[in-house]
Amino acid sequence: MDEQKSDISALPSELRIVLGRLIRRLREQTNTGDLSWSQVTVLARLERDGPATVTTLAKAEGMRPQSMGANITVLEATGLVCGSPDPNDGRQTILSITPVCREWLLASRAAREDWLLHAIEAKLSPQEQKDLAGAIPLLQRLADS
Amino acid sequence: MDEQKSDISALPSELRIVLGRLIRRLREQTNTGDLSWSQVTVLARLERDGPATVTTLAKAEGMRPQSMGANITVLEATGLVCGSPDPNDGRQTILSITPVCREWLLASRAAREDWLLHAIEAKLSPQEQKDLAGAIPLLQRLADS
DNA sequence: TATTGTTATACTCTATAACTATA
DNA sequence: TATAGTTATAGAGTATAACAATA
Repeated sequence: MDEQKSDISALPSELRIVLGRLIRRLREQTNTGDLSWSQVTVLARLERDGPATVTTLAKAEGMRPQSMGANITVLEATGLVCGSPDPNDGRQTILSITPVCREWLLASRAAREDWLLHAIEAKLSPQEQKDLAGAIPLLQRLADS
Repeated sequence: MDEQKSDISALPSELRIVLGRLIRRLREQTNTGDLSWSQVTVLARLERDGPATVTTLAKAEGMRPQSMGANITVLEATGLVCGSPDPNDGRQTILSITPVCREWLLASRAAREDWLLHAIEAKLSPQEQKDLAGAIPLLQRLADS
């Protein structure tokens, strides 16, 4: 087996199709709360990588600073993110997640409220979970290219 | 190595982040033409699975028939998709890609105009391409759950 | 002058609801 | 009555452009 040398021509189509489905599914599932999928993603990044500015976040997510700014505004209004001025550069605002947010993230994970986490556990074997984790860097490289 | 038993808690965040980036990248790259990403995806599916109705396509993509209908309208106007009435059921319209479209798909692939195809070839080793292909069914199962 | 961030506006994609036509 | 498809409207997400404040 494994004699297929390059189905590569089919790969983009398959990937596009499954990404589309997955995206709609994620949007559908995340929107039940008061936060959008993008906003949840920003929180995850802030938790993982620590405080950052709007521009830095926008670059990291591959979107325009204005778009990121809109998301941040919502998160600040909800009290999940707070910004403090950079003492060295008055133009910049350092954004970080609030203790309330950190607590909320932990609690919702413990309660298995995260649809995606739940799906990964329920539908994928431990080995498949590992395979999926291994594919993430590949997707990252595609997104960066 | 491989002693990590369950980074699963980090997996959803990582996946969300990379999907977000990849989606924006894809949208950015596909929009240069006259077709949107969703529309390209529908063409790929019609090419792969053959003719289908709006409702079938909508279910397959995980979106509402109305949303799919809007996409189909554009594709019909562009002459890439044509619909013929089902002889057995006058309510249904069987959609299929036109010869022009099939030619166009082949030509653009031959010309390596597909950004995603190009990225996969340029940024991933043959083994990594295989790994990515192996991860697609896993993503499909997540999207279906 | 260059950069951070904001505001205003428009476009794309999808969803909900109401309607027509066929089974 | 149920199903296939259309039309109209609304909402979320992001992009572009123009602006204010700071470096």
